[in-house]
Amino acid sequence: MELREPDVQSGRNILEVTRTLRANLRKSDRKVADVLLESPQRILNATVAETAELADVSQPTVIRFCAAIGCEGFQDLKIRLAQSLALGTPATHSAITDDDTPAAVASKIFDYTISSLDWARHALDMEQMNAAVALILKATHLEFFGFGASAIVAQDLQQKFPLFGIPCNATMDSHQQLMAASMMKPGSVAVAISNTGQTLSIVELARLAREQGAKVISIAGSTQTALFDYSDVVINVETLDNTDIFTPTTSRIAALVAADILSTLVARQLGTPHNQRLVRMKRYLSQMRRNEAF
Amino acid sequence: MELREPDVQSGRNILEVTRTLRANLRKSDRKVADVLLESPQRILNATVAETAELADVSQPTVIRFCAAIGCEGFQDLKIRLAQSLALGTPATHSAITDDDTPAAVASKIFDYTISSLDWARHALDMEQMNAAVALILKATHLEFFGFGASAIVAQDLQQKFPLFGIPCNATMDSHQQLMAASMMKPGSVAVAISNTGQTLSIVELARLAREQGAKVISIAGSTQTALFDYSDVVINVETLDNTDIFTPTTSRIAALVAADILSTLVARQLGTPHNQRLVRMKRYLSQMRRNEAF
DNA sequence: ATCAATTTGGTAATATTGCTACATTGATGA
DNA sequence: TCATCAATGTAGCAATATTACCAAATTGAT
Repeated sequence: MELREPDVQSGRNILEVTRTLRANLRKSDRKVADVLLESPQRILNATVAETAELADVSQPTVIRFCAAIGCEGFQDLKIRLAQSLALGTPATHSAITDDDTPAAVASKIFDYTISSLDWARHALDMEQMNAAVALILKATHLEFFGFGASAIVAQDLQQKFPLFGIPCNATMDSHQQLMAASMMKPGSVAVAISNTGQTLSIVELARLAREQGAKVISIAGSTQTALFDYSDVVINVETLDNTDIFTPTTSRIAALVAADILSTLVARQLGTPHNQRLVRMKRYLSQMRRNEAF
Repeated sequence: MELREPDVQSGRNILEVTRTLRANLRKSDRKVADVLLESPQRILNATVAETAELADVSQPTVIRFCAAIGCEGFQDLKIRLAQSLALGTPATHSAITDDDTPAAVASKIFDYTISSLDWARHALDMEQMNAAVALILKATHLEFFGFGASAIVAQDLQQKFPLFGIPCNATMDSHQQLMAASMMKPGSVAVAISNTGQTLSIVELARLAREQGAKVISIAGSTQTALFDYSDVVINVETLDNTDIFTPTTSRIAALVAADILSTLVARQLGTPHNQRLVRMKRYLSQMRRNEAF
């Protein structure tokens, strides 16, 4: 699968790797590791000599450290470090503290969201995604289920899929959801969204839909969930979870991206005539935006 | 403002910068630029000599090229390039084509979303954000307005702010919105969300809210919008816009991140007692998830 | 406790790489 | 057509990274 190139996957995030290996490093190498973890940005603009001085070790030690954490040399380290930093300081480093300035908080939230998306990208299983597209293309009607943050994702999907001419629906009222699920039939497809995959009502809706002969696609944060048993396809949207109170809910954002991918793939399969309709629809919507009053 | 360090702001995304400047470059420099744009990954692992050979120019030309696009030297170029590549191939390079595999489509959508968030991060004006926090802290009641994709952002905010004990509301029905806006009064704060900032109904709601003496915070994709005239604070959530039909709507995702930042900053200001309540609330919600049936 | 054996870390030499000064060529305009 | 200036290459230099080698420290077995 193209998304899982070894070079991207293996040597991911020097800072994480360093943190992991730190304990088994030589004493002097550890000094270098500490400087790296402490002020990566500084190393990025430093030479071997400067780094050696910062860590209070000799220059060759710095080189040996590079080898120890699996880099080709100092240059290679810098390049990998640059890439790691671009994705934002990894989540473990970016806990929001009380004395962060508002700008720092903003920066950390962006970092966290971006790393989280990067994580989700690598965890995404394209086979399941393709299977979901296939199911949707054959569907006579779609139903989106989600609570809380996942309700937002359901609503987002509900805004997209009518554009493809596929009849669909998303209700937030749990009684109406229950009715909708029990009225499903072979040919219908239910999309159940739940980050935990444990939300009882959602599992119940999936079970019900399936009992009626409908297919179930679930979008969840893990494949090992209660929802799994009642799903034909599971789109896995893994995110970095963090128990910190201040941590934003990145799962909904990753799920929205998954929704983008799903809808884009469906749109492509529907081919050109449909896409032209889509263009017209987009144009119409933007006109409406300008003219519409009450 | 920490988020706008010149070195980060100015030389962002080498590939984009190179593409923009390409036309005004010296002939030989352009050769280097073309190699860079063509196979950036290759340059990343190359020396000056190798790059010179690839571009069929002399080594000093490569160095001069670095200076021409605003880099300190070749090393600096490589580091910036590494960062640019880590954020995914920039949007302009990642137009989704008909013969992309599904995996490639997924990859491009992730890339596009991540670059877009990175863009939004640098465009975010923290002074306005802080002003918004100040307004919200003094508010007696909040009202969130948004249509279409922005309705999702409104709903997201509506899920968060009650946790802070601030009475708030978000309706999607335009008549109820109209009523809500006209019932606002001094002390109320309206949050108007619109990517274009031109959506007539939203502008109208903002005007109305303000007429009643309420403060208006707008979340928009640009500061130069019709909404601006009726806003006390404008949170600018710029995204890379792209007219391609397949392009996902990243504006809503960026707006959600802005919402995360806003709510986190408010939570911090409210201080510890409130945060404890927040923890209790989170715990309660996750319990409900497990036990809740119909 | 003592002596190999092995690991670790520093010094100094070397190779590589990036950069600058200067010369040459090509282009532009009076 | 010549003078002037910009553009590009050649050659040498400076910096930077890397390797070879040796000394010190650590470990383990007798």
